[in-house]
Amino acid sequence: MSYDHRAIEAKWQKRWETESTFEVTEDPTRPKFYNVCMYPYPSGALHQGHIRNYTFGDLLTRYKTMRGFNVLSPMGWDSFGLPAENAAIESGAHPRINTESQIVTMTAQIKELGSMYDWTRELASHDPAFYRWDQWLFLELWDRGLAYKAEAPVNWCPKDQTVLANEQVIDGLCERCDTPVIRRNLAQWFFKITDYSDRLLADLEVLEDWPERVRTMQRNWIGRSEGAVFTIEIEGGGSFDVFTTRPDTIFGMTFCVLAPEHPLVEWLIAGGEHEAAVRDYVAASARISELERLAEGGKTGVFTGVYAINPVNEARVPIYVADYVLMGYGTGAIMAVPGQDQRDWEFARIHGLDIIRTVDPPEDWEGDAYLGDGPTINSGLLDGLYQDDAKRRIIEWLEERGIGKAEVTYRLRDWLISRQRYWGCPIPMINCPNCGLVPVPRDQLPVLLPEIEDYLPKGMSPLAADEDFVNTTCPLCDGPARRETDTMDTFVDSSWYYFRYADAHNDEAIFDPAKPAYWMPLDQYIGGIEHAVLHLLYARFITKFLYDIGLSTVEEPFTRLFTQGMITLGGSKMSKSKGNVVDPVGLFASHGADALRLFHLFIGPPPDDTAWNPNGVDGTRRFLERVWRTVTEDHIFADRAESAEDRELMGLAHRTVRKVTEDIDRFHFNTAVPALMILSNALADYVAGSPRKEVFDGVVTTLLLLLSPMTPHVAHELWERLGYGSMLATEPWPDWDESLAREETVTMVIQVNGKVRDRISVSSDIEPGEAERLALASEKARAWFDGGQVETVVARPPRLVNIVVG
RNA sequence: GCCGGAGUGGAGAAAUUGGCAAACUCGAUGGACUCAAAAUCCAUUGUCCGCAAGGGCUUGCGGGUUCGAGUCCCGCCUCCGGCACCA
Repeated sequence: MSYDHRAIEAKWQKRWETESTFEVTEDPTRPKFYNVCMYPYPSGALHQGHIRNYTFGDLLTRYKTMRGFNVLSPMGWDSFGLPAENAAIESGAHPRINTESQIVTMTAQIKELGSMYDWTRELASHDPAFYRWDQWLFLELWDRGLAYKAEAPVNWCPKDQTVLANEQVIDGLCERCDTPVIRRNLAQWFFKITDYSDRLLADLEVLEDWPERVRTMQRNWIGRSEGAVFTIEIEGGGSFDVFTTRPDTIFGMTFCVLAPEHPLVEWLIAGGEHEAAVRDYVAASARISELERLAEGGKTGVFTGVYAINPVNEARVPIYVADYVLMGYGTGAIMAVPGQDQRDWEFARIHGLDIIRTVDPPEDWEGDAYLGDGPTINSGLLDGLYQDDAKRRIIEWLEERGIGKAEVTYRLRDWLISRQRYWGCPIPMINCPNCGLVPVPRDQLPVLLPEIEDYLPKGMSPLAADEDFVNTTCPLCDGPARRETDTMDTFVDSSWYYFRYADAHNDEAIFDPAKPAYWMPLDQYIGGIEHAVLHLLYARFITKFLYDIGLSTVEEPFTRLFTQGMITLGGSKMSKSKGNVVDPVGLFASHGADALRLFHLFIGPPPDDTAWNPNGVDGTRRFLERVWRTVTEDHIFADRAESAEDRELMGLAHRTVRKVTEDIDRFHFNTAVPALMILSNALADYVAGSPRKEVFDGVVTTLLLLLSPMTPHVAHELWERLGYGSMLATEPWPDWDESLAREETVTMVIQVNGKVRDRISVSSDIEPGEAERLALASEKARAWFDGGQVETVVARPPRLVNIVVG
């Protein structure tokens, strides 16, 4: 091999570090560019996904720096969370010891990649200096009623004896042990993200530089539905509210359904003849998993023995309890309209209930419930109206009588942030037998996570067993009290860490608002698609909250989001369990960081999944070898006047600058790399002929400038060897000259009836008339239209002329 | 079921606006150099017919618009991802 990648990579990494090339401060005189790769969980080893992520991020950091931006690119660690605890349970080592040694290992690996960060801003979420401000943020939310504790049905794994986050439930099974998850009512902590539903939805429209599919996923997740709520009276007294998106079908209500967890159920059945049966059903539905519920197929449910009165026509309809109605959505109760709702139709069929159509289906309609539009029937005042008018009319009717009103409902639930786990940020609250829930005073933060011996999950937080931690005094009455023992979801940490980078060492405040006022919002955020909803939605929510309390000047944190594709091998995502992992660290040793980086840029479109090619890094290394040889070998330069060949190579260099610049700006790295290969190959051909020194020098400097964000070590080393004293990383990005980028001659295609029949070389500024004349004069083309009548000639100089023959 | 995204050589892919389909890289085959190998370099490499010159066909399938369609329109098929009893 012609260059020693180990030596030059170590040399330049050290230079960038000792010269603080990528350390920045606020500088109002320059345009800023805030560039963040999602901070990693410190698993202990970089995988190809990290490499891809940081290669893209570093490319932008270096490119934008050369473009004159004040670029902030920080790095940190998402170092709390279940994986650390699981690893600790397996290895016996304390999560903190494990985590911190893995941070050391991964930091070294990231530096080996040559990816440059402002390490002075490094943070780690398990550091008390960081999570102290998680606790502070929690208290800010508490003060405004946006953090609360409530009993709620949660995902419970009976084997692991712990609650699971939604994202830890895969197809109804626990992600760790594949046990079907059941729902249990437990007192849990929530952040009231639902107060922000409308803003989170509306502002998606502003995020034009986000991938459309992420915006769509968030839209679906928030799940806005327009409809109405109205009150239904119970025969014999009492009432309940229902939400519907189809108030126009109210005359078709033939029964009502309450969710099994609905608070009214107990009261309704008390002392009645169906009491035992309903109670059994409610108990059974709490016991079985979501998976079993759906697997049962038919819709189950029981009659309560009680009737409700349809407010529009006084019809007496039975009230059922059924688990196809969910307590967590709408009001937990529905009017059932089997004629226009397929789920209600199925339930009505199984339980022998009436079906009344209130929308006239088309004549050829053969299905069950008819969900489409049509004239309303069997509906008194609504008869003949189509859906939109009928909705409007009935909502007016309900409002006039004070029975109901138009209502918007969201699918989004409040964010459950408490975890019965050890390795997380303690929730800063105290339970006092006299005063109730009392926040820990801010001057007593942080509530430190104690170092304990036994952190195995037992159904309650391991912290609960630590008497020294639990027992405290009430800040209000000084009486004995007990601390909250739950810890926070790690998504709390990641919802604001990018603010902290702006003022990472502040121990007086979460941050000085003036600093993020300069840096925020992120100009670029790069990470995996798996965070499309959770992290990115929580971060948007917390940013809006910080805006509301005056700490943020922006309502949206991430101006431009990029989600990278996965690397696959053998048709599936690289993972240890599939045994198809290609360790990137080994490639640092064998091929070098530059060759690996270049391969990740080259392999395919950055947003798409792409297959790993075992020989691919050989290819990018070979390319760098050729560049190295072309630049470093001695050439015999000719002393002669400028020729067309010189102009052609210089023109190609200008076109390459244009192409690479445009491609980087639109994230098409996979097409920028071939442009550099073409330029480099042309340069190699050029020096094999009769090169002029000025042309060679000009093209080589252009090539190295363009390569420097992609393969920084090789580019810097060659730059230095050519005798340039400056630091390449801070050289200005090259410009191109449109007039020099023009090709002098181009190949013009001559078609006859759309088929290519000849190609001729013409001047690139050829006139349409001249192009047409040359085309008609072409011998080869003539052979195809001689004897026919030329109807039209379509001239698109200088690329193409199409002769249309009858 | 609903909502996204995608289907182009042996593989990864390219083709900013409708204008030479397959750039670039990998792999494969043949050759040069070498005692030999590695490395490097050169050539060929969508497919069919043909000795060749040359020609036909070709971007998942079927239609359409257009002088001209991988690209636009209509209908379908397949794959991937997300959501899924959300009233």
